[in-house]
Amino acid sequence: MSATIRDIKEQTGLSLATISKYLNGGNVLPENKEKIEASIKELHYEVNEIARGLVTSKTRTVGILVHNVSSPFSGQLLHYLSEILRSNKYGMLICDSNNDEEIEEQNVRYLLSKKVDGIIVIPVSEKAAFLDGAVKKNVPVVLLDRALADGTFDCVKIDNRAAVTKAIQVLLDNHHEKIAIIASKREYTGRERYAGFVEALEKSGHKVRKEYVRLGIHSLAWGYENMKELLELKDRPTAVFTDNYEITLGAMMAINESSLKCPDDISVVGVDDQIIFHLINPPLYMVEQPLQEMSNKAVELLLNRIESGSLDTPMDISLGTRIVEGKSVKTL
Amino acid sequence: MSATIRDIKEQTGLSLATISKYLNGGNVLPENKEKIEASIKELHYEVNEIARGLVTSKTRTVGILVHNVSSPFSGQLLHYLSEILRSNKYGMLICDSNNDEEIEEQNVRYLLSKKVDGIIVIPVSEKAAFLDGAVKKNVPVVLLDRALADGTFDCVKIDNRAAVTKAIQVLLDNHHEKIAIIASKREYTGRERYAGFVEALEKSGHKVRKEYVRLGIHSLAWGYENMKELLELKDRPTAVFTDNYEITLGAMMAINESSLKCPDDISVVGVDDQIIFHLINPPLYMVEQPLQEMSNKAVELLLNRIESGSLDTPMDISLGTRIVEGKSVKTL
DNA sequence: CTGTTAGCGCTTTCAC
DNA sequence: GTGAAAGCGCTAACAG
Repeated sequence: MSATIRDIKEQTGLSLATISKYLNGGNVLPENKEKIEASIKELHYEVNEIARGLVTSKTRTVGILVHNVSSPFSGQLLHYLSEILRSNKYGMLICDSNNDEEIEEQNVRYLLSKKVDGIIVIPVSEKAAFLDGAVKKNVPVVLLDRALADGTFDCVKIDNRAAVTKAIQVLLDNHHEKIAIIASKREYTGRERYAGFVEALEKSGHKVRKEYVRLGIHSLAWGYENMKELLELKDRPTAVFTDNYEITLGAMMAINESSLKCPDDISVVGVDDQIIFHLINPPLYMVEQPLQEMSNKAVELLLNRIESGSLDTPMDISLGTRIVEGKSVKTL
Repeated sequence: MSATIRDIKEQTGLSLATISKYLNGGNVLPENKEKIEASIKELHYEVNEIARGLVTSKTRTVGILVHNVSSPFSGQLLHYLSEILRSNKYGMLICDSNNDEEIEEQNVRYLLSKKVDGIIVIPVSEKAAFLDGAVKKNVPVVLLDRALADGTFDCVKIDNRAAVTKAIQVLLDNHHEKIAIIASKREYTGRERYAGFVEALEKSGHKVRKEYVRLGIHSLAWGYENMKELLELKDRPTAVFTDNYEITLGAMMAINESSLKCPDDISVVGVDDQIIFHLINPPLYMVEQPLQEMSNKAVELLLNRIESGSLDTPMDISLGTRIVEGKSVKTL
């Protein structure tokens, strides 16, 4: 079994309190410090964080709830989150909600039973109800990427409307008028981006054509099927805005399988830049999200609440985006 | 604060032992059962897993150590691992080693201090030294995807040599003789796949040409640069085998940027199938790894050791692969 | 089946 | 600066 603080007590003859104090960075006589250090080395002692957690009711562990760990979007966020948390000496307990609201709710309960100090969540549910337990237990929550319809939590996301506006502007600048959208109607980002789409078009005096609007879910299949249908329309759009990574991927598959070419026959611009979109032919115009900044900000907000117990009004932070040029837009 | 078992004791008048017994699935009088359940509901009681962990020295948490969370390969494994662990009522504490051996070693210490019941690791290091702590503390370890040079642990991976043989066979069947390889020389999989490459060529009476062998690291950049160089060779290979996802991606970028075409000028076949490779033009011939099976098997082995305390000789399991057809190989 | 009791390994008063 | 003692919330004997 592992050595405990008691074994060190035996070896050094010091009291538990002194050793504990040393372990927590308190002042101890240099002489004792040496004794303790020697003993720790000899016994390969390592603090039992479980025991510590029980008494301090702090676990230095943050729960991360993602809609789906295998999406590249969350993979990258997780990577940055891990980095910044680690540098703050926090670990992360990750739960994959698998895009399922029930699992998400279970996961929250699980995290709470594990006494995480706080939770960062890319939510699946649109309502805050699944977080009730956390609220009740005063476990701070930060929403990432997506806001909720109700509830008051810190939230870090991008300015989705502005992001879409940028994308649409590229199309408008290239004289496109017949612009379609393939997006999700379920997630916050999907809805917000659709709203931005409508806004951008209407502000510039264009109208949104019903047959060009394809709102469904964030999936490859949805992107694929709807691009396919759009391409078969008698009055085909000249450009398509795709709302996220999976949809864009599916949409490009559909184009590649058809006899049409991008950008000659159809232009494409989307949100969620990934290296892959510069590999495919043509490289895509995409709006890039500042994933690292988002992660850093989310952790900053969370640790602020955890460590200073801040009860300030939640912050809603919308970060800017930038557009990455590609060759997927034709000038008409 | 959260309700404790003691609050339930007050409300129900029962003893701690009875309540604890109920919580752990023991038999209690129906009458008492009802009382407890009512009380739990009323108080929103939830077991404090930290306290439970302290006494049982089981946390029902598995540590997952990945070389890099943001790679699609680990993202998918994580997804499957999460699923199967959840169904066994285990959670996962994930650490991203960021391809850094030092971080990896720190991570092991961290996981041990969190008293995880076991560890599943896609190792960065090639030697087992970083796992010494786990061995000493009898925390079971299962290696995933990559074996180590020393140490004895359960290990779940694919039959890398067979996988490469399949890939090379496709090339040979199509009469390729000038076959290059871009791979990693660091990771186990890289080395093993290179060995498979040599074996496959030599067995079929071909020789391995030095200038066609590009061993470096598993990165997009390595794939990109080396494909570029291969394409510029006076005596260009007719086909290239790429060892994993990132390298394949980089290699395809290089081809796309060049004036050459795949498969007309250069054929490509690799390992690590991802949906993306069917999107690009041409769709790629790739060897697919059974990620879900790998995950299930790894968890099965780990839980077996955790729950039955098995000390059997470690198993080394190599799963089979299958090749997914594409259009990236030209018949000469 | 139920209750009493003694810890799990640590931190934290509070004297000294 | 150090030590003795209490206790975090729970489980696990052991009696009854």
